[in-house]
Amino acid sequence: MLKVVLPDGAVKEFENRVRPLDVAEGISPGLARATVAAMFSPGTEGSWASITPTLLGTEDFLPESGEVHLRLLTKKDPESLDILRHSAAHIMARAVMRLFPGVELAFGPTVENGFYYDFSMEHKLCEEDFPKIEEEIKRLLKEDEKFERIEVPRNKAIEMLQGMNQMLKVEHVREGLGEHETVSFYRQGEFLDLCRGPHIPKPKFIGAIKLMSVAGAYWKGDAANQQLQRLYGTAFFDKKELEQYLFQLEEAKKRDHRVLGKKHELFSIEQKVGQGLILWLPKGAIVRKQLENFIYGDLVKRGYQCVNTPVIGNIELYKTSGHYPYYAESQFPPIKMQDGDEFLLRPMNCPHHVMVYMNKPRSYRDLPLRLAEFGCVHRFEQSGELNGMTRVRGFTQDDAHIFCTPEQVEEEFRGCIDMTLMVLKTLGFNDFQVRLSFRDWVSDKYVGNPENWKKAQAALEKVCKEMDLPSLEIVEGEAAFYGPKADFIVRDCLGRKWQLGTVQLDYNLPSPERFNLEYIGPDNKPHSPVMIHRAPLGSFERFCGILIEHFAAAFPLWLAPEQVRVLTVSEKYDAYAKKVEQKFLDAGFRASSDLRGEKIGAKIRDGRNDLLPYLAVVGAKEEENNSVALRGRKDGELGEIPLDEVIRRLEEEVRTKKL
RNA sequence: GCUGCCGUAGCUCAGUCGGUAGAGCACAUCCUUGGUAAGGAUGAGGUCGUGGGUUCGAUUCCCACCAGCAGCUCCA
Repeated sequence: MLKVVLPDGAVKEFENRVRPLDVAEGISPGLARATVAAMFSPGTEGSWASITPTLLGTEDFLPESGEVHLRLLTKKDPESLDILRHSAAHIMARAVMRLFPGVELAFGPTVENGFYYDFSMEHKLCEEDFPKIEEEIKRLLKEDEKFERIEVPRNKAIEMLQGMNQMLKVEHVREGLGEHETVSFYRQGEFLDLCRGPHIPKPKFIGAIKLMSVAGAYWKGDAANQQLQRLYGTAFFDKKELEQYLFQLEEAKKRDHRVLGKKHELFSIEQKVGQGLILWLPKGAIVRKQLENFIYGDLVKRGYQCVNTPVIGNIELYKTSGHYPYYAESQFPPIKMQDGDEFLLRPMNCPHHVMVYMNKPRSYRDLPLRLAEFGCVHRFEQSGELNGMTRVRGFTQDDAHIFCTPEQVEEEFRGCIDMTLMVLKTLGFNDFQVRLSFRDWVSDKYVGNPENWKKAQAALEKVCKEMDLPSLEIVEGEAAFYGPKADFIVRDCLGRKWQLGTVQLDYNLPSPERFNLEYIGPDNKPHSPVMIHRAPLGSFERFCGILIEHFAAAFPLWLAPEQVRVLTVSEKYDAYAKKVEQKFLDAGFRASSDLRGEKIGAKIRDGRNDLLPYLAVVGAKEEENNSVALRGRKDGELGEIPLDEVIRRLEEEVRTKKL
């Protein structure tokens, strides 16, 4: 008697011998043949382990007794694709081992859009090796040898790995799998690797494997360990899917803010100025200015007070805050004066704002005190970390620090989250992710009393859940040493995650060990305030970088560097064009006119390439009617419209920040 | 910082098996006065990332450095 657990959880029993195909067709006729039906048993070691907890081919017979869990290996199922890719990783590793002697295997898992395998080997892999490796992969796919699972006791596994000279894996079994009695291997032909599985039954299900890139990676992710060679690849059920993926990748690269920033003259980075230092070109500066105005307007409504503080400070300030010398490596070195004083280019604004708080005695009646500043900071990031506008060495945070009583924390936190959400929503970011970073209770790196931490984390979690944040994730052990935080994370055109907005609670800086902040409570006694660091955008640099990719540089009207351009049909209408341009300027728009001796077609082409939200064509008709022939970036020709009406329409579009 | 790749005009790129370089776009001047995605002509523009080495001669070969890209590590 065989018990089969179907993908939906239902259980079927079979007396006679069946194949996955028979079972699959029973639950979803036709599907099985079109895709692939297969079996494996997740997490049912023991009874199932004695059989073969691996995927079975459609034509294999299932065991006659016991319990099996059925799953369909289908194109649409992300887990299926994962299994496929993990098998592809084995095949790639096998190809590499065939081509280069003395390869030691490390790990070879799947990643978001593919897989990788880490190797320790003499030969330095480079892209020139790819064709050779891919050829070998093709051969292996053709040979179509079965994946087999082998389970052995731990000691035996170590012996086997030593025999194969796979010392990294020996170390892993010894140190990483100490609690396992038995470990599993997967064999495919001569290739045998320690692996948890599962794998596809046979390589024939893989339609396409492509090597993507090679890079260095540290053994077990620790920079203190030896560096391995990591070969990235991807695999799909069929070739078409691969081609589509590669096409999408190419399309995505066209949105890259470094490409568009150059093309549309938004920003530049000059070697002569320095790595990671952004020059905002006139057009980029306009986008930034609009964001500043937008944020500033909201700050006022939310009861913030703006301050201005210098970009350097006496090193004593940072010794008190604890930032120096603890973070000396990621700071620009101190500036030493002749009289012995030392100054630090500030890596964050908080100490300065703390000093503003300390400017005079504070009462509970002053709280919450919300101090805001677009504060310019500098951090000496490792050269390999720098990335266009998204990782830089000098940047301006849309920063603020809220000083409040412990009772006010929840409400203030809610306000910060609300502001960040408003900003993201206004700009059309819908697929961001919110990460709540909490402490773990084992580590001793955290400051502040555990009671406060517990209360703070509970408050944060409560607010986030009440506000129904999208893809809320709670990560323990990711908190800053001084308090828990909530980060807003958005992906760039290549799918990399970037932290934008952040809200962080801080029990450290106000503490007696640091600045010893106080306010006089209603009980006429001093109390310690809580500090909240928050920046809805994060920094203007990173945010604009992501924003450029988000809009592919085609900014909505309110942000567009150039909002409307007047195009003349011929030189005869230059005077009228200038008049129209002036009308737009008077109405507060960023307008210009194209009076070149080009044909109207060419001017329109240029205007479109420059991503102008609106083009206003003028000729005889328009001059006579005091109108323009309007053309929208999205809608194309909008026909002849009276000038006043156009201005009204655009004003409305700016006012509502229409996307 | 680490591994690999890479660096030619403002931009995108070609090229030189070692004899100091070329296209398109952009730019300038002139002709054209054109109604919704490129009218034409002429011209200007480069110490071929920087510094060494090999060589009669290096943009080309070698080394180092600097910068950029992908990944790793890091991000208070």
